[in-house]
Amino acid sequence: MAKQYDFKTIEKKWQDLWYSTKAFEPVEDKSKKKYYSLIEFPYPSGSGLHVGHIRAFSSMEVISRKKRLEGYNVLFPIGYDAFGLPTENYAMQTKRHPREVTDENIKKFEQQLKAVGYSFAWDRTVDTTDPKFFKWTQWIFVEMFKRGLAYKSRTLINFCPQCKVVLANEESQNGVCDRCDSQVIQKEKDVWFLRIRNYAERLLQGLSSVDYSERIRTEQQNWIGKSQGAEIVFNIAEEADLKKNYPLTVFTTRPDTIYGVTFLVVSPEHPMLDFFAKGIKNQKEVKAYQDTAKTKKEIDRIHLSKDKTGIKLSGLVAKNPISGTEIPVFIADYVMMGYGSGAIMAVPGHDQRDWDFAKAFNLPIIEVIAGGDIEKEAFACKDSNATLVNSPLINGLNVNDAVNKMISVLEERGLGKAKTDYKMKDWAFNRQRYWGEPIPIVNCAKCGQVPLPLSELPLELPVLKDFSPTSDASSPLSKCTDWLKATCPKCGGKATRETDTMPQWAGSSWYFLRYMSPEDSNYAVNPKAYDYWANVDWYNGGMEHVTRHLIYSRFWNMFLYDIGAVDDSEPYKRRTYQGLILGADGEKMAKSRGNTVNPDDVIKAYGADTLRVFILFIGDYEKPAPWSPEGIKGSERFIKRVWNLQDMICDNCDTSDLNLDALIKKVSEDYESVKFNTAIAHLMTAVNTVYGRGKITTKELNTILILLNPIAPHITSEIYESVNKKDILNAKYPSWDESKVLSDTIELPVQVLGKLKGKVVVPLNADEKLVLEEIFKQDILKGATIKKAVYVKNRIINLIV
RNA sequence: GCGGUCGUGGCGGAAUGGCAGACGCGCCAGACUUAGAAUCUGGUAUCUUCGAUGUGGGGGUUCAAGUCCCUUCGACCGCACCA
Repeated sequence: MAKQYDFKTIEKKWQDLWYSTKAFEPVEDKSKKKYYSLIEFPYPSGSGLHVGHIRAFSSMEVISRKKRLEGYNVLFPIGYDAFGLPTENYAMQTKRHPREVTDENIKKFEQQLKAVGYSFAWDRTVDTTDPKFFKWTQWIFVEMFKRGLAYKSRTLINFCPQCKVVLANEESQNGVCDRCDSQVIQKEKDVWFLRIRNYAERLLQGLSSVDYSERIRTEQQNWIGKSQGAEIVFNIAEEADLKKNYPLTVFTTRPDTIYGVTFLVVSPEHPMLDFFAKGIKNQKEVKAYQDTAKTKKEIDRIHLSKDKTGIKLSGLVAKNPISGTEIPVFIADYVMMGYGSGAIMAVPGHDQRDWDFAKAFNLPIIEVIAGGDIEKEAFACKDSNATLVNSPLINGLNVNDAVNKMISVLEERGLGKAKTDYKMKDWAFNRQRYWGEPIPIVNCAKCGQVPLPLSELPLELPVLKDFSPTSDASSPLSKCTDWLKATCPKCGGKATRETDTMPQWAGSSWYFLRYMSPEDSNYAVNPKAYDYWANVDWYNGGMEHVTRHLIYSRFWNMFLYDIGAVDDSEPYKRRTYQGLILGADGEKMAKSRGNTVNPDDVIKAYGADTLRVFILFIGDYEKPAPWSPEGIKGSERFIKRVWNLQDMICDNCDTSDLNLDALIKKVSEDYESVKFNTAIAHLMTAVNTVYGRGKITTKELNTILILLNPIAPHITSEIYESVNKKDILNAKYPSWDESKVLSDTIELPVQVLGKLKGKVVVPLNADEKLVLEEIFKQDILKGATIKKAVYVKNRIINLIV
């Protein structure tokens, strides 16, 4: 009789053994197949791990342990994305250094993660705030700079006048400061950008060569936002002096509607306004409008109102390049400088925004596509079969043909060309904060912006007593006058350092490469190590990172590919995601709601194995699921039942009620397709079956233990050891015989006119004749005659009578 | 507005177009207990039985629809005056 199930002792025993013997530290070995499974490394916050992390990490944990049992050499690394605002803010409040706080948090995370029994490669732990790591983050930035992919540009940043602090976008939702709720204002500043737009097409094309969940793929596509259309040049001139003219380029996806253009609109920030500074008669009005637009920006533009505002530029006149009609020019804030060319040709008949504007300003509306009622609303016809009207060159053509014809006309006459644009903006690569990687550039009076050579990297953060943000929206690093002074690497003259730091997304854009050779001091990623480990076979993470981190890291990897640092342009072969764990009340877990669940408490009460089973059993892995304090009891009972199996061993018992081949197949396929809840359900059914008979063979027991081991490693290790006197880590993952998955006899459902009327027992693969004989024997038809029978072998038979 | 996901018992959720509700929670009954906890066994969609009805509503395709198509209502997520 085995002892009482004592999870505390058992879990401690195995964790101590695993971590002291370095059981999960992989070594490059060309004779073994490798497998690289990756989780999104956590941000080591002061509040520690929460159950959401457990769900996020457990999928790859299961896959990693399974792959090891299958004989793979598995790299399943862990690290910390440790630069960031919460740590910095907490450090400021408590008057400590972020370094100290970070180290403390990391320690806590490590201890918590080990208490769950995760099989991470601890020796390879990376920390983005470690100079040995960010040396290479800085190096990548420098390489990008050298190739013109990093540039400085004047832009608007979010600034809270109350806190006197520059805010990240995520801190200023809806134009309100996260901390003090006051209105955020926009300040102009020169900051760094990365030219991710240069990679837009490749980021889009690359999606077809990787295995990402459909939802991830479409979200990335939308984020990149490719749209095809044309650039058309409209000539604008001063009424008073027609020779003073400006070729205004507009971007449109609908060049076919050009005859419907009744006015032009440019963004309030458009450079043509400076060009015509003198020619615009109502300059004062225009200036005032520009000023309001600036303050309005984030706040009002978010709530897109139907009330269009704008100003007609008097003194200017434009011409439709195709029809020759004269049309007025407006500025309006519904046109964004950041997309297309910052100017549009307005077609009020067929674009609702233009229609609204035309109505507000009493402008003509021309129908050029038949079929709508443009008196009531714009007819935004997307049906490519609709017909063009009132358009001399393209009358009668359908939309598709009209688009093509118009583009060729424009190209012939040199008035425009086909053009593809992307919604994705360049990546604002800057923070005016202390706790981030310093940007490794110096400004030299003679040479301009000069990057630091590798020999001067890492450029470490100065030790600052006061690293609070400055009130003038510049980085706290600018207060450190000693640190600012530098010598220009090019000419040896005096220079000053850049003071902005990198955003939080920097380190996470390439950390997965560093795991391959975390200690290497000559390479960001050692080519030999890369050769063996690349690429990431399976990456799991949150949906919230799909449009930022996942795009950014693909971009960095593509860049590293371009400079020959890595051999593949796509870093992740497969990507899946997990749903959120909600509070028991069905709301998002938040300290302020008091509905958070700490994994430590769960482990104390139920043990790590029960927690691991429950977090994967709780529901569809991809969907959000509320934590259930009652539900975990089911997982606890299951684990206890597994424990009791070791007292039921009997090697000569009847096992016909449990098909091991079917069990292995179902569980294994479910693991591989992220269906952990049903995998556990199959194992529960199997355990219930043997429990019912009170007997289990050693083979059955070992199979169940190995299948369950990736999910509940401690208890399965313990039982396996006591039964087999061996460590389950050296066991072989079972395979199944496809021919034995279906049993010899089938209980076949019999339908009459699509309704279930009975069942017959027939041998596997029985033919229709045999099935019908069996049906007559049982008199399921009650004398009716069969007109037609639809028989699906081993599935069902449906009789039409 | 655009794009996406999804509506199934009291609850979490299962169902390659082929027996709807696997598995679990909860609940009910019984067993073991002085009693409770734990454990074990059985039951648990709806309707008054017979056998009929059931996967948000309406229509369609099919021998067969939770699953496919159209339409409608609702929820959630992402993006958003994106030209």
